[in-house]
Amino acid sequence: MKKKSSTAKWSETETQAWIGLVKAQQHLLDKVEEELKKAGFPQLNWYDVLWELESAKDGSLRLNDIGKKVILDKHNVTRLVQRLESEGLVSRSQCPVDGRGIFACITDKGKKLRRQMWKVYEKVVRENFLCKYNKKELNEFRNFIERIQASGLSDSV
Amino acid sequence: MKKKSSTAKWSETETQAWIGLVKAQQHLLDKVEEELKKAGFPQLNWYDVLWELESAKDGSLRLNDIGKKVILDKHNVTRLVQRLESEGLVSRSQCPVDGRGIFACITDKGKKLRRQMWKVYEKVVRENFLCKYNKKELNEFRNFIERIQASGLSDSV
DNA sequence: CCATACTAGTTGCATATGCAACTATATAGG
DNA sequence: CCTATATAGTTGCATATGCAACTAGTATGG
Repeated sequence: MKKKSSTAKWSETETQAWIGLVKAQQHLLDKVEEELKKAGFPQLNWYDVLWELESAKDGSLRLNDIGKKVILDKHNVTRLVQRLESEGLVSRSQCPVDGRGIFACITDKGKKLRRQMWKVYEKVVRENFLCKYNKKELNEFRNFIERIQASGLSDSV
Repeated sequence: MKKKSSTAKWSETETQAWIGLVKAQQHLLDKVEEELKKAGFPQLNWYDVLWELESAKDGSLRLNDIGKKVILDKHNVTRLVQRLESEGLVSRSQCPVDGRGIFACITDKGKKLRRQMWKVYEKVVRENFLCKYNKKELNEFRNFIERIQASGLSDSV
């Protein structure tokens, strides 16, 4: 019955820091989505998967691992990869050592698309986020952020 | 044909600052969703709408304005508010001055639910985000963030 | 070697979302 | 006052997502 975890516990500053962070990022990502669509490209989560694949060894990952890197449940990974495959952006193959495992491997077409999408993505982030800060600040920023990740939160990355 | 907006343009620091920000927040929000579900509460976007309503004058907003505050297209606002209404969390009423307008007004039940959800929400954010920083840092952080909002991005807030 | 428990991935169903077409009101121009 | 155009909100349809049940392969323990 102690007055714990009640709304009053947070000062304005704290609350604002969090809400500001969420809103700012939502707006930014929203804008990225908008620009991608405008340019005729697919959604951000396609980009995320392609990016994870491209930066992985051999350009391939097991579906399960994709799900961990990107924030998606297995079900959605299965279907997202199906869609990517039907567009020729990735290819699927059995895992030789684990009969259950399926690898998704990014194709040249997939790499090309990712690169094109990145141009759009990068532009939005640069013009609305990066350009507001100098190197030193971005460094500080990154350090800030890393402290969050340092806790058990990032089971991946 | 100049080598502009190519991937190479960003240094590691810059890229990492952005990617870290996105991932950290995704993980955090994901965890909030998880905890809300575990506690038997509805999704975060219900919370967001309830929160906007409760902090608005008279606890009510026009659907259109909700859509601007929360990041949702009109279509979804209509239907989200319908769902909220069917749960008795908000009530709808015609706008007296604009025949097209519909107000959504948070009910006592809605306020109560929001408060309960906030406890869960707050806990996750406090334990995974706020507790990593001191007041001064949070202040800096907020200032950082505000620079993003300062640009045309926040048509609302 | 067989039974049990676990994990990877898939599929079906209910629900949520995005998009486009539609209704009704409001605003602007002749 | 009447037409043209824009805006608020709704609805229908296609698609995407979450959840639970299912299949197939793996690991453990007798």
